[in-house]
Amino acid sequence: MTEIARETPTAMSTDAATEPPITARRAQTRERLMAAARTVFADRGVEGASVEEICEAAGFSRGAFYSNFGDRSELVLAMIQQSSLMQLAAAQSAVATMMAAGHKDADELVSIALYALEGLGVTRSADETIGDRELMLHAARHPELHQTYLGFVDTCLAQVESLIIDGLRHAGLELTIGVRDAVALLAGTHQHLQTMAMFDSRRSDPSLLGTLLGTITRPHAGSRPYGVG
Amino acid sequence: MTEIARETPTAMSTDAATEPPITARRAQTRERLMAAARTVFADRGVEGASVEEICEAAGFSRGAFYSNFGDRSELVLAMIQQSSLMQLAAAQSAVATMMAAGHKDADELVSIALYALEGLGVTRSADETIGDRELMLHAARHPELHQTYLGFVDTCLAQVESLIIDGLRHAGLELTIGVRDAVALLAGTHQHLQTMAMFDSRRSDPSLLGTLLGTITRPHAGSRPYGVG
DNA sequence: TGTATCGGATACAGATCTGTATCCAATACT
DNA sequence: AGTATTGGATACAGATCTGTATCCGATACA
Repeated sequence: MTEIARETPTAMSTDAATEPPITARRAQTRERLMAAARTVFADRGVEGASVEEICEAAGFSRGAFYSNFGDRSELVLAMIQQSSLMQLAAAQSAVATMMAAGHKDADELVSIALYALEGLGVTRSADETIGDRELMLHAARHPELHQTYLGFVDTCLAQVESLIIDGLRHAGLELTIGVRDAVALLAGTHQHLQTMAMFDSRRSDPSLLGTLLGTITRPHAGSRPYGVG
Repeated sequence: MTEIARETPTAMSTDAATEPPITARRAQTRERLMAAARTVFADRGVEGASVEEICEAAGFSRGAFYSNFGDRSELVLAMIQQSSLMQLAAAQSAVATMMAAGHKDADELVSIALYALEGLGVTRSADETIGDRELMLHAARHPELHQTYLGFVDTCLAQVESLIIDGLRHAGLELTIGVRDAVALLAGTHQHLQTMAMFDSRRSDPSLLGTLLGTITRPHAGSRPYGVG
């Protein structure tokens, strides 16, 4: 009796579901679910958030969720991959803007660094920072996600690196340490600032990035430093 | 029928349970439960770990758990408070050892910094780091824990600060930036190194701390630097 | 305009999980 | 030795949560 109904609807989609045809509407639903998940994860933690909560926040039913993602871990994976693309795009547009404007002084350098660092799992508001870190920690707990997450990190670090190089040249400065080390120090410093900000925004002073940049740079020999060249 | 049994056992303990008398045995049980929780949290996340799992890992039943903690959040609170004490003790003993041995060169400085930084939610193995960060993030998600966690952080930062001050004097060096900034940079750098280590230990090079120290210190004017004074 | 397909909603079964209410054994006190 | 008390184990009821199987409305194609 029940077998009669099992004719085509799911059977067909199962055939195609190996590589689901993501139409525009489907993509939009996925988008909304992922956006809602970020919020809910920040509130409840990745493992503490129920699929129900995520769907409710997105204005969908669980049916919609399971029609778009196999399970929670598939959602998380998609979110990490999405992060990589999003942050990359954000960083690139930020650079483009700053480069085009031809900023050159130290304060702008800090801004550049800040923009560049946005991608490193540490972003704007405290809630977003928490959400990002939930994702990071979830990835850390699951070895199968290590490579994917490192790919994301590398994307961001490379972005920071090229930003620093270009930014310093524009500012007429050069590094006194290796660029890789510089990137790591900037990333760590930003991470620490964001950590503090999660608990008390007043305890996070971005000028620390300026202090750091001051200690690891010097006027570029022969180029056009502030008033020397 | 069932009411007959409800005579005294819990009734008495309820009276006293307002301020439970923590005997030695009780303390040991709490200890084991907290230790087990650290492991389980690292695996499953604070919200993802069931009380059952924690108890099983500790070799107890859920009855033992609820006899010692009101609920999961009470356990987490106790763990954070415990962290503060543990890390403080660890750092102090580390300092005592190093100071007593009279270490003075740059490499030892790095070691000092490392020891001092152990407390900042970023510790030895990758699993412990993950567990510590789970705790941190849980605290970040719960405003009622913010002050408690900041107390822990301040304890650690103050510890690092005095270690740095003493360590540098012993090494005949002085800071080129404020000590608070120096502490923040060291903390952030360590945090970044531990982040990398969570995903791939080969990508975490502690010598970065030495590089950082090198850029923010110089031989102490007039004191006894390496070969100058 | 009619039909096929797709996207999301609903219903349901099984599996956990939490917190409480009892219960029993070992320790401590006398 | 005998009793009081404490610490931990067991049993249970209610509440979720997950994943699947089915169903329905809307869009697209003809």
